[in-house]
Amino acid sequence: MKSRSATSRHRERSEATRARLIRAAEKIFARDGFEAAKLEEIAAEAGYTRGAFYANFGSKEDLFFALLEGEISSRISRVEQITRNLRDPKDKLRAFRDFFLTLCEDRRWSLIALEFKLFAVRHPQVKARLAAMNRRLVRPRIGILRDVMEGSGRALPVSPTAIAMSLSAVTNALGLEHMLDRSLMPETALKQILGNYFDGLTATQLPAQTEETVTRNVKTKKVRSRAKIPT
Amino acid sequence: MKSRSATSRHRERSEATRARLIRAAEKIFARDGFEAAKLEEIAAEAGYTRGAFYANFGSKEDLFFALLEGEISSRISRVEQITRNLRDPKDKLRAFRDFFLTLCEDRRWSLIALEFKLFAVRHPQVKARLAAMNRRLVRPRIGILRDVMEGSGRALPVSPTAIAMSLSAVTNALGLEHMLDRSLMPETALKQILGNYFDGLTATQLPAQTEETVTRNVKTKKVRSRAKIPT
Amino acid sequence: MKSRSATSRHRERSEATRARLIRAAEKIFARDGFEAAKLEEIAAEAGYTRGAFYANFGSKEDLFFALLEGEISSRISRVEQITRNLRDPKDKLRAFRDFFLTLCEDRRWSLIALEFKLFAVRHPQVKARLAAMNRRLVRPRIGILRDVMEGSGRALPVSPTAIAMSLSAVTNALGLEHMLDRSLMPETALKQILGNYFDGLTATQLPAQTEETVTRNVKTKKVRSRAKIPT
Amino acid sequence: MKSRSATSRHRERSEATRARLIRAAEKIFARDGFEAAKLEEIAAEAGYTRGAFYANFGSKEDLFFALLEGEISSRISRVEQITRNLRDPKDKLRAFRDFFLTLCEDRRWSLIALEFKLFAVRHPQVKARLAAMNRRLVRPRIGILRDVMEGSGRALPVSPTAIAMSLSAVTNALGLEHMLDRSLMPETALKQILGNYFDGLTATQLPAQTEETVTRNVKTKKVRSRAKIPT
DNA sequence: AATGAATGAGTATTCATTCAT
DNA sequence: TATGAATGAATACTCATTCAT
Repeated sequence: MKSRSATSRHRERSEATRARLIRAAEKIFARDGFEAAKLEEIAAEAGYTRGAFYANFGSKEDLFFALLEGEISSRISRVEQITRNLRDPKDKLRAFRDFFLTLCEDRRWSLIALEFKLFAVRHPQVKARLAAMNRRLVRPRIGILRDVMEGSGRALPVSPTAIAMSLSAVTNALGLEHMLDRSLMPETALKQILGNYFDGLTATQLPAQTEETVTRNVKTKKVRSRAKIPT
Repeated sequence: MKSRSATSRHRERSEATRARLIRAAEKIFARDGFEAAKLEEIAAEAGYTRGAFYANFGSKEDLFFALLEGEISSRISRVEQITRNLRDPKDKLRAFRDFFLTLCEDRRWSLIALEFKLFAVRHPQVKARLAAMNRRLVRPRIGILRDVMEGSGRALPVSPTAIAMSLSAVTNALGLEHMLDRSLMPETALKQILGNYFDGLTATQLPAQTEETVTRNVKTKKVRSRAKIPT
Repeated sequence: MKSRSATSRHRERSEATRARLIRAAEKIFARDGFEAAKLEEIAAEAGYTRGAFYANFGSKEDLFFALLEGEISSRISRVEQITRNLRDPKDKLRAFRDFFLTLCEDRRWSLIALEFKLFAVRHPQVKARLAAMNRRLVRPRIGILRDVMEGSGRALPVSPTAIAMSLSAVTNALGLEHMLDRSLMPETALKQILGNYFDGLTATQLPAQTEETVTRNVKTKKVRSRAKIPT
Repeated sequence: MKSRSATSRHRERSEATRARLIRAAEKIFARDGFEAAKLEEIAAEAGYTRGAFYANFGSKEDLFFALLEGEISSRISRVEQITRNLRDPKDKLRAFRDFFLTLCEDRRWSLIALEFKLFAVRHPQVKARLAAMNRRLVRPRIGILRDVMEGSGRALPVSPTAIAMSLSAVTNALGLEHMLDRSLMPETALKQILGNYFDGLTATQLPAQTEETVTRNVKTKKVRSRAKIPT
């Protein structure tokens, strides 16, 4: 009779709990790192006990994924939303640039993203899942870059995919430096560099080096090169 | 009874053990991460047991620092060595560029550096020590950049310090992406991007955005900005 | 509003649920053992969730007792039913023998009985309840044995009570061996041994050893004897 | 120099610790059962902490096996030792009977054996290992039975293997009954029954039932037979 | 200097049980 | 009556670290 409503109320409650746990995880993972984060603390931060956690997630790793997937989805849709109503590729690019320079303020996310990536490099299964997520994340960004380039008749120095990936990567890396030493990497420098980086990639004033050139240069002075780590 | 040579042989032996442990640590830390790395495995990799480790290092953290300090010192001296005999700042810059593009092949180091930095963000004491190390690391690089810029009469878009820091940071970040997904970030793209990045910063063809511009742009479209994580 | 029939329907429903849960418990307890059996799995096996369980039973132990009591009652009444219409004690004995050799095929029950007994040895309260159940179980069997013996003028080698108890005990023990290694204890051997055991006890061709004899024999060669376990 | 002595002292110490842990395990497993036994309590009982346990055993199951293997080996060698110097098969049988009636006093062992067997039925891997152990245990006993029978020209009612297995099984089962209710199964009854059982099997006065007979009897009155539990 | 036995704090995970619905 | 979200006690196992040798 009221079974459906009871069920849906159950579900709602569950959703809310899940969401709170994810939000708590975001904070604790950023603060302590994945390995050092304690489930109990996450649960407590969310206002629950351990049990509630395990009613909603299978493991710490599971929670980590849920956190990532939520954030990535949110970022994808935010990019789409921001650029949807713009016709001119240049406007899209500018909008994306602005968005990007805002995102980079999210130190917490930089930490979590790096944390997760380091975790992923070491766990093949996780790596595969992350790869899939990254492809999703990167797609709309590639779209923007392609449109702009087509319009301009110029070529990007490297594949749009790599560029799109590098944007997040560089953001996170610089964010980390800033957190480590604000005098070596002040907020303003961070933004300048990021902005420059963005513009450098998309304006492409630089004649792209051919791969050959790169290789030759590199070989000029040989430095001990380590064995690749097992990935 | 114990001659000086016996003592020095002791010391040598110790040094050798230390070195082997550090080399083992490099491998294991890169493979498993700091938290997940087990002392016993490191010792075993070096051909010893736990005891040897504690005879040479005070703690896991201690070993991590020793590893870092060794590597950083080595990098500093390698840069100095390479550029020492060059008079023309442009030559210095080129030599440094080559060196830098070789260094970036060291995936293992990228992992360790990121690992350590993430660890440092979360441990104030460690952060302070790392900051000191970074200042040392950065100094000769700043020197090169300064010389080049002075000679050219142009200005770097941002402080040489931040630029020098960002070089390692970006290298590590892109290296990580490459390890995560070689199809999204192939080796050649990585080098192209790094090369471009290097040239972009030092050639400075781009009129540096003023901070004002940056800020204005950013504020244009307001996106949810998270609270700074507690660092 | 609620008619008596509504109420009784409620009760029926309850009874049905209880019965299903007990049947499920029988399966799961046999499969996993008491400690390892999960209430959730039992409930699921019965087609319910945890809540249904707690609406019908107070605890896991409670369910275990209900299962036992049901089975024991059933066995008691089955023995009574089978022997009720037989006048001649020899017929009764034969009927009981047949029944017994059929019962011994119930591996599941052997497991549950042993499981419960091991649980009971360690829990005084449970032990007491089990003792009471065993007395009930054993009574009709003793009756049969007494009748036969009286008619034959012979004496059982030991008390009928102990014999009756031993029948189940040996059955369960051999059943367990069979489950563990069918080549060491094949089905046929099991039945042979049980049949022999039954006949040996009731035919009593063997002159019963006096307790004295037993003791003397035992003492002949002293073997390390352990302290009695705390029961 | 003294490395060998250091090593051997290490080993001795280890052996002692292992032995103490096993002895403690015997007590705690008997008292609480395998599942309910706490590692910490076992370690404490042995005078150590958790860590010492894990330095010597891989898991609780591992310890359980070590305990069993030790005891079984000990029993095998004790049987061999007792019967070694006896020529006449009848003497051997008598010696074995005495030994067997002494062994049956070890309530602790009955509990542990049953506990382990129940565990084994449910864990295929364990079952296989136990089967191997049982074959070892049973071999010398079979030898004795064979010798006696050959000498007497009579045949055992069932395979010597099954008989040998059943001896332990029945012992443990009756021991359990005794622990559960000493008034239903007093010590004296236990020994009488066991003695009778032993004699009944080996004296073989009973004409062995053929398998056919068994089957026919059983089928006479059909009683609900449960599905075999999944083993 | 190096071994390896032992420590013991720390934690993810399980699951019987409760309770609001 | 039955659901299922949440509790929280309980515990096996890990691993950095200590210390006697």
